[in-house]
Amino acid sequence: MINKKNTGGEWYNEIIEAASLVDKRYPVKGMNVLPPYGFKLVSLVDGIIRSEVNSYGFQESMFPLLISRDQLSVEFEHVKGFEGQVFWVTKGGIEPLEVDLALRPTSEAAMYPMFSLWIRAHTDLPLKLYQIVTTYRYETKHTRAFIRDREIHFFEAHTAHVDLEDSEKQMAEYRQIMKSVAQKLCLPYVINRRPEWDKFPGSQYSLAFDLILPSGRSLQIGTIHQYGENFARNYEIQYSDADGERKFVNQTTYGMSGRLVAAIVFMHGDDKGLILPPAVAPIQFVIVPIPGEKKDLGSFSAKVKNQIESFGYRVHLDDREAYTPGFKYNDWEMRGVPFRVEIGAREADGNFITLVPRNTGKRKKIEVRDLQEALAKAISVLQSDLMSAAMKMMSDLTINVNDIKNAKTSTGMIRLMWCGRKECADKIEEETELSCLGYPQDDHGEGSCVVCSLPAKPAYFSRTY
RNA sequence: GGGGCUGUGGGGUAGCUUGGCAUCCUACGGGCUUUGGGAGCCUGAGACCCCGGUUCAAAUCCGGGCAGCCCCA
Repeated sequence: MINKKNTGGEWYNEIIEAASLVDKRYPVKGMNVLPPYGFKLVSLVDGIIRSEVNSYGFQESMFPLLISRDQLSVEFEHVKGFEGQVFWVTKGGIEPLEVDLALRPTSEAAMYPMFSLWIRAHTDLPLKLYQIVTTYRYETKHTRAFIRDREIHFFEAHTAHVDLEDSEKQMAEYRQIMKSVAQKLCLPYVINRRPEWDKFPGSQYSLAFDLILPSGRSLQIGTIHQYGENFARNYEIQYSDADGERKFVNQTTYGMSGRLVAAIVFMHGDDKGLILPPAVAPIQFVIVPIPGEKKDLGSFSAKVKNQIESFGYRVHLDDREAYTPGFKYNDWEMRGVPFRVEIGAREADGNFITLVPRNTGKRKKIEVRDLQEALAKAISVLQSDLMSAAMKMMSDLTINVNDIKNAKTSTGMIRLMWCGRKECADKIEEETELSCLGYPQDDHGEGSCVVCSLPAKPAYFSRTY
């Protein structure tokens, strides 16, 4: 296994395949296979997202993959923003199609013609829908599993509101949802308002949830967008208000992708492999029997397994006979299973188990009668350990800089004063080789621009994925 | 957008310069034996990315394609 610290990118490429999260040997660029273990992880992440948005009144739906050229021919900056990376279906069998069909790069063009049919009056609002689907982008840059795919596992929420005020409330609600989701994944983040030139095509403004990885690069794990009436005017989504007047709806969206998985891998992993947060670990407890001398551990192992299962946890008994316990330890550590349960003659005789958390590796004796309480506690401790380690890493990698020259030699998320003008950001990007992430929303400092000395606010710059 | 590197059993590799029976490790199947931190012995199966060219002969040289990786903007 490659050392993580020195070779961040290489370590990532190896570990996601070694741990069976993904199989990159599929012969189409940017499209990967999710084997069962990786699929389970992705599904559990989806499950967390689902239960969060459902609790805020969102409804799941499903729109078609293909979008007709007509739907995409709307003269609109949104469409132009994607035209370079759309996959097209141009033939049916051997015959060319009369109207080419696009694989959705995102679903506005698929959904909004339907919104205009569904939304008639203010009583239909707010409309809060989401879907979890694959989207397709013809990436010309280098693809990277979970980070830049051509087939993207994508969560997208779309809302429509009576006015801007209500859609702004939605933006605040998104922030609450992100907070809960990230908490379960043990991921800290900052909220940056993307600069004008980097906002989502067609939006009024975009807020991004960025985290900073151990390698010092930032990774965007989610984005929310305020559309205002921009899309409603192009897709003619109108409603009658209480006075019978026709008005355009205001809209917002929220997007998250497989990048959440990449963030989990990068933030929590170590030289031994993955460390998965209990909330999304496909296996939360793995039982490794230690055979020793002619002692039958089968019934005790099964008893413990059933008990852990009865508490509602995902547990696996590794009774493969061809492998030694030591091999199994390493194997499951690499796959990121948060807890190992060792069961040998001593445990069976004494009616206890030995519990080993993946992050510390420290063995702990637990009496079977205390199991439920002890496991619940262990999970919550591991969860908060992961979160605080990640938060510490992020704060260590957030660096204040007063002079561009210092930004150049620092690794991490660079915080500096920026006036907001593109020419100054360009200058900073050029000299430091960093990208502008925008203004952090929860940072209200003031100062003068590091380039032009005009009044400025703190902004983040970093290398990005 | 520009430049570079690479493709050999499932994974990692040697061989390529100088064309001639394809190397080793690991994983995998069967058998015996072992098991508290990656066990051992025996045995079996498994590969030159694709298409074309040069040649008596191509993993090796040439052209194109596909795929992966890295750097710069």
